[in-house]
Amino acid sequence: MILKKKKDKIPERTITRLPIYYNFLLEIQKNDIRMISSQEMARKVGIKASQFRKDLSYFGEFGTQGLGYSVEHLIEKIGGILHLNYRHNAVIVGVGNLGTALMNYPHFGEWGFHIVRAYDLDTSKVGRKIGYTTVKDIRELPRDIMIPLGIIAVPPSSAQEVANLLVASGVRGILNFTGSRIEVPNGVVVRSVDLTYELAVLNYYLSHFVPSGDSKKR
Amino acid sequence: MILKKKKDKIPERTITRLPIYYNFLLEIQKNDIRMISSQEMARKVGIKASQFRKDLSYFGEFGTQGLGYSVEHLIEKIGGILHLNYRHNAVIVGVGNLGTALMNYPHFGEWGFHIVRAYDLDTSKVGRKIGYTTVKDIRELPRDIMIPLGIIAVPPSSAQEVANLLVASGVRGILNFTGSRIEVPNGVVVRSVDLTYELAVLNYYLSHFVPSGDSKKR
DNA sequence: TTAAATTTGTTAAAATTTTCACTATTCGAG
DNA sequence: CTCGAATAGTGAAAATTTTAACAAATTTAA
Ligand SMILES: NC(=O)c1ccc[n+]([C@@H]2O[C@H](COP(=O)([O-])OP(=O)(O)OC[C@H]3O[C@@H](n4cnc5c(N)ncnc54)[C@H](O)[C@@H]3O)[C@@H](O)[C@H]2O)c1
Ligand SMILES: NC(=O)c1ccc[n+]([C@@H]2O[C@H](COP(=O)([O-])OP(=O)(O)OC[C@H]3O[C@@H](n4cnc5c(N)ncnc54)[C@H](O)[C@@H]3O)[C@@H](O)[C@H]2O)c1
Repeated sequence: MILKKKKDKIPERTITRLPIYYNFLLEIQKNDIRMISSQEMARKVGIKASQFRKDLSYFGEFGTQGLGYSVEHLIEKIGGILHLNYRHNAVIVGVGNLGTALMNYPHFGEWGFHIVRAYDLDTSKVGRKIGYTTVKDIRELPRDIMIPLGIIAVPPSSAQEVANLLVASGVRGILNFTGSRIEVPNGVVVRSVDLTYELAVLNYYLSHFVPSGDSKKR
Repeated sequence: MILKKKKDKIPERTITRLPIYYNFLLEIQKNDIRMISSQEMARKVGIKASQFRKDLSYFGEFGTQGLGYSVEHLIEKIGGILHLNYRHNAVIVGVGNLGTALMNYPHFGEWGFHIVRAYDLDTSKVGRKIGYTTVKDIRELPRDIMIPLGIIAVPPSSAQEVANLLVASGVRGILNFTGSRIEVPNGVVVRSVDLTYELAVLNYYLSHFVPSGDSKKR
């Protein structure tokens, strides 16, 4: 072998599929399934087998020809790629409907994520214990430090302001639920989720329904 | 002109950007901005101007050369494309952390979405009024009918079972929060959102941070 | 009225992502 | 040990999506 393939750019879509694979593998592992082929994997998660293999190929060779993939081994490898074998602390800002739901969700820890701080502007919420953490006043955020992940669950009008605070306090990755775009300095990663948008997209496909062909699944 | 462009296939990514445009337009309309150019639009939502124009071009011509787009007109047009000018009723199944957050969210109505039913297995939750609706027993779902949108917010292990129920009751589009893939008959549209996956993807980019180049925004 | 400045809609090129098709490897049966 | 079946990894083709570039339209300034 001449040279191991160097880190070519990996498609973003590949990255977004990794958690899907990971989750599915965890699930079948619970059912004591030890091996799985790309064929079966693909069928179960609703993609093409070649896509699954191609996705993995960006990171190395994890299977055995003729046999398939060891579920345990693959979980370890994909987990490693996603760095799920480390603990990742997160701050949440905005302990409203959504923020509370996130704080109460008990399964983030299984993926290595831990909400260790929560802040709100509303003093009536300060001091409340939700999930594992007690809500603090937003004004204390600048003093607290060095948590890599931030979750923004405040009203859209405060999104940018909160993002600035988080970045200033050292947050390096932000999950933004507000639907508003936030500007961040170079080097800070933002991902946005908006549940209203998802409904709207769903609704589009519903309204423009074409009876023939496959429906979108997952 | 020989023939008006017929309904070519529209990129899915285009559809997912439409709600972003729509939301931003609503926002600037509140600030009494009447016109906007693709340049400015693009800068504000973090895309290229040519992409914005291309996206719109799939649906018609909505701007005025030399001037830009009328905010009001564009809102109406994009709203029309997404069918937001109609009322869309939705059912939610699983009134836990997330389901409750969704039911309490007061702004879905502004986009034409209305959660008109909510079901849970847990009888201690049945009868509770959350947001505008009262939680009903899941066993009543088969009797209730003809709501086009369904939201699944039950544990992953029940996802498929609930999907089957929803489809049987006439639901045509499903927003699935469980992270489990669900199989649906042809003609039913599914969109999935998993907050854990989003964190995992964010975390990937954080861990594989490349200091040079743009960061991902929005 | 004319010229300069904007800005759209669109065509074509570039970039990205998915799918195909084939080779090589491995297992297990005979 | 040899053969056949199953299946991974991969290079190339195909499909999709983004970006660039420019002609046509419109406004504004002179
Ligand atoms: N809940 C949903 O189903 C849903 C759906 C779509 C979008 N969203 C979006 O998600 C975000 C959160 O939604 P929600 O329903 O939890 O809202 P919410 O109003 O229930 O909660 C917002 C919380 O943020 C706090 N807050 C406001 N400004 C703050 C600031 N500057 N610093 C710290 N805390 C501040 C408020 O006190 C409140 O507790 C919003 O942007 C909303 O538009 C929510
Ligand atoms: N809350 C979060 O932050 C979060 C994060 C990631 C993923 N999720 C996923 O979203 C989904 C909902 O999460 P949650 O935190 O609201 O869960 P939850 O446990 O708080 O609520 C689930 C609700 O569904 C009900 N239920 C269970 N089986 C049912 C059935 N067959 N029919 C009707 N109702 C049934 C339960 O009684 C409960 O009220 C889960 O699949 C979860 O994995 C949630």
